[in-house]
Amino acid sequence: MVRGTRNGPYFCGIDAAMDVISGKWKVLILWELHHHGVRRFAELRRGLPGVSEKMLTQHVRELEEDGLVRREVYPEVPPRVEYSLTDDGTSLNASLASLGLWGTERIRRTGAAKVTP
Amino acid sequence: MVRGTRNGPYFCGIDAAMDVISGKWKVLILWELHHHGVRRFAELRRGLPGVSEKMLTQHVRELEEDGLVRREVYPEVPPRVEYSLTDDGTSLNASLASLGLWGTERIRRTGAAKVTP
DNA sequence: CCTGATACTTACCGAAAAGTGAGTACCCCA
DNA sequence: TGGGGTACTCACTTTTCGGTAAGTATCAGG
Repeated sequence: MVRGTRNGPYFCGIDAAMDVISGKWKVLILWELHHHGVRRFAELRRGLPGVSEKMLTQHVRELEEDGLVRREVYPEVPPRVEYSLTDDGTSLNASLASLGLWGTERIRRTGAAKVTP
Repeated sequence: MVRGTRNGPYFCGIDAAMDVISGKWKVLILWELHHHGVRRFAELRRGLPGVSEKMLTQHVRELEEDGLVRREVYPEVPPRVEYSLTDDGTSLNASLASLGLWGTERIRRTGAAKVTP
């Protein structure tokens, strides 16, 4: 059985939410946009140490397809593209907040290290 | 760069939480245990249509390693193994609740189908 | 006595996800 | 005139994930 499920069918709400945020960098992209409001491609890249350009474009495009991220292209030279959260993205992020708190607590308890920026 | 990160380093709390729940069936296992309290291996299996025995053991063991699931083996024949949530698992599940609501709302909005049980 | 249930393990395979490195077209600054 | 920044795409390789099928030991029921 294959359920490489972008857009259902789902077992439940969590399943659907996980579908949309699964990808190594997606929640981090959401987080970054939440904290900065608007970010350009290269800013996002610098904010996520280790991400490749390929993965960043790919993930950001999927988030756009899923209606969580807004992508605005300015026809300038050199090119300028700005990313920000849509209302859906914002509410997703809010729903991720408690998960974030749980994770922070866990890092504290287990003494796991943080990535050095 | 490789960050196939089970147990850090993490960028932030969400990163840490995602680490622990990434795996095709993990949140579903948590969900199932949350709703039934205690489940045996075969019950869990029947509750997750499509999961293979291999993946179920693997995921359940990782959840145990991560301290989210309790595994009790009764030295009987035929074997009996009971799974339940630990306190950590319970609080994780609580933190997943708002994400679940968001997902349910999304299913409603997008008209995505549910898996037929 | 054969089947099915119990809870797994092991080996193998294909698919999907992620990483690498190059190329693109134009501009600004030294 | 050469280097760096802008936002990518494309081809290719590697790594990881998940699925399939078989095997294991024991017992209960028909």
